[in-house]
Amino acid sequence: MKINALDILKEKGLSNTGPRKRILEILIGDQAPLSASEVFKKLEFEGLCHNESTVYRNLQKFLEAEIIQSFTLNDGIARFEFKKGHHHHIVCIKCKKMDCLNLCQVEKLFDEAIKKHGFMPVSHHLEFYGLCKGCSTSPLK
Amino acid sequence: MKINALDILKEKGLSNTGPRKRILEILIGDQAPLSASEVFKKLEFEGLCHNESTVYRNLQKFLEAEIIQSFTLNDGIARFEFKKGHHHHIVCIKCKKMDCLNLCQVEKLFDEAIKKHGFMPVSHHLEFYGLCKGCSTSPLK
DNA sequence: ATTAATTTGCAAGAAATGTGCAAAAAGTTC
DNA sequence: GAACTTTTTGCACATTTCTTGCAAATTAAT
Repeated sequence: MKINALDILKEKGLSNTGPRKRILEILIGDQAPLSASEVFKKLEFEGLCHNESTVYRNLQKFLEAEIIQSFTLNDGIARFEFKKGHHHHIVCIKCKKMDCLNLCQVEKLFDEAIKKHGFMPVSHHLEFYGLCKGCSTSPLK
Repeated sequence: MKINALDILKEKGLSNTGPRKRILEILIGDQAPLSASEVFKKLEFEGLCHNESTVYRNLQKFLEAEIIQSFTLNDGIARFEFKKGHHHHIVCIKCKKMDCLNLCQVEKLFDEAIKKHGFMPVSHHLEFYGLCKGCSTSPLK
């Protein structure tokens, strides 16, 4: 059962427009989270969208519909990704590529410490910054 | 041995100016990380600084000198804090207050998974979002 | 096919952050 | 400590990311 953008739009009561459908397809298809401007560049290249605000507005809609999720990296730029199970990211500080880590025991690990603060966790957010295989083995600085 | 802003500036070869010294004192004194604009408001109130760019420039200098560290929350705004030992943060999604968690076994936890990706971790970054004691027990929505 | 609701494109507006430049302050030298 | 050099501040303005108002275009509903 492949994930289908049109089905999701219908299910969430969102109308099917060229830009909107393609934005969702891109997020469904991409393994790594994308920034709004990365999404826009793809659409623009395909001649499907002429405006960044269309992308921002659709990403906002998708967030509200809980189809996608977003988070902000330390560069201050938000990244968006299709909502898969809970996971974290590894970010290459050299080539900037991101990948997903599909496991998490973080909350469990910090449970006691958090309780000590009287804090009730709702969500959490973890990224690793470092070097990917390609970058760490590359002979070039 | 109390931490002294002047000593740190001298040690790092940074000249001692009114705004600079006070920015560092504020970061040394504050338990929670602050945004540039929060730092600026304090300085402005004290009549010690008339300009946000002075704050940004000093924070940048402190980062380069590795006196402080910064990270960006999911609101897209960078936070700055005096460099203490490695730790993580809990952020109240209601009152926005932050606190520190002074322990971390995260890298160890993900070690295998990271190795599987051929990824060499350099740093990582974790925040918990949720409700602080005050906010979770408050009867008011 | 016509009408009603939504979305797009464009322009303009925020907010956080960065920069060029002259005036002011700090550090240095004698 | 006066004169000189270097650095920093203040100000204005630039940049980037993201948001919003509004008319024209597109989609959905009848």
